[in-house]
Amino acid sequence: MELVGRLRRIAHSLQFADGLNPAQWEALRYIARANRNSCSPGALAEFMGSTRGTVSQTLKALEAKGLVERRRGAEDRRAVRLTITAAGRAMMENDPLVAFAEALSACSGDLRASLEDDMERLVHTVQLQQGMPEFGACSECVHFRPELCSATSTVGCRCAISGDVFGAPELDRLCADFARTCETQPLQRLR
Amino acid sequence: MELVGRLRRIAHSLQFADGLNPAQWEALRYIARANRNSCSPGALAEFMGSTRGTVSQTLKALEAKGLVERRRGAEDRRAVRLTITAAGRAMMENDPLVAFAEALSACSGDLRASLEDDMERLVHTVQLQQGMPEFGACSECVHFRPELCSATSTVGCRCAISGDVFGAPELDRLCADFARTCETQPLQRLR
DNA sequence: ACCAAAAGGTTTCGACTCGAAAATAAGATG
DNA sequence: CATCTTATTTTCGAGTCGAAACCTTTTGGT
Repeated sequence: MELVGRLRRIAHSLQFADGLNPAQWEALRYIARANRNSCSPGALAEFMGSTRGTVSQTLKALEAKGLVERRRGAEDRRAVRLTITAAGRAMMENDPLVAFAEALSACSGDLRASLEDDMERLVHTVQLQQGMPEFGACSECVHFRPELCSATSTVGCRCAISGDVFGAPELDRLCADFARTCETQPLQRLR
Repeated sequence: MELVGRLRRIAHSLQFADGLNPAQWEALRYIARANRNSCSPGALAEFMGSTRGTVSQTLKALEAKGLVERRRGAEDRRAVRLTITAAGRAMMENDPLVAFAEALSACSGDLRASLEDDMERLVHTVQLQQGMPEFGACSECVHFRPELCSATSTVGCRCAISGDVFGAPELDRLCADFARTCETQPLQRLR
């Protein structure tokens, strides 16, 4: 499947846009998509299959450009909480990988409908096979316990691992504690 | 489509196997798949979206490992002809990207059948949109002129650009002069 | 023939990236 | 309080890549 190599290189070269590099674009995307428990340098390093040291430099660059903020955690002062700034969201408007989304939208309707799901399944299979972490959202997570929510609360649901309650906007975000329902789950919290 | 970024990074990290790097794996794959007119550093640079200088270093590394050979062309002594060695072919037996092929074969039959074609179409669309060269094989190439072959020859067919006759084993190989039938074709030979 | 320009490759150099290891700092444990 | 673990950053060195300069061969004009 040399096609994957080709796709990789195209995506790589596309991501040298607007003064950012591929690692910075990916970090920016992650920070925009992760829930509040997963917006940390450590989680990002795991997501990117990199090291904390490397990620630290990526974040330093993004912070210098004013695209993300690093704030020390209030409860645990070792932790760093990452947030994307308004400028960062503006930058994501011209994410160079939308070229792929546009190419996809130019395809026929049924292709567009299936290709994304199929590719996602493929990537997941490889990730599992390689022992990589998954990073999904609550709805498919084994730790997600809607029954632990108070019936009166219409907007929040509890995560069995972190104990946190996620509001509606965060239920769709990526979580570092994610474990797919039918898969082997990590022995303990990662973060 | 952050999925593409994810796929890119996985493919990237997988390709640090057996002492090679991603560029070296990709070059090796190309040299194994290109026809004799396209086995040159310049064509490889174009294929990889890189520069001749960078490719030269990649080739130096591959040659030092004994995986490819560089020979000066007999007719045009500026040219360099690249060939993969037996050791190179052996190395390709454990191409790290077969992880994707294996993941694909684990999928359901109809998915397996369609996904590869769909992805290929997606990549082609992006390549066109970005003005990247295509690199296909004779069967879909506008320069391919089976009618120019002598009727008695059962194995060779002529290319209208290079004037060369490709035998059966080379008809399926990648060509730097490729132009898809219905697309804008390059104004002149590239190589 | 001759000179200039172009084409194919290689080398050099500098910027940048990334990972390993050490350093810092804050919780957790006992 | 001593120690261990966790979270992050810094430092350092290896390696990659692109731009520019360079070499050689071919082509083209006169």
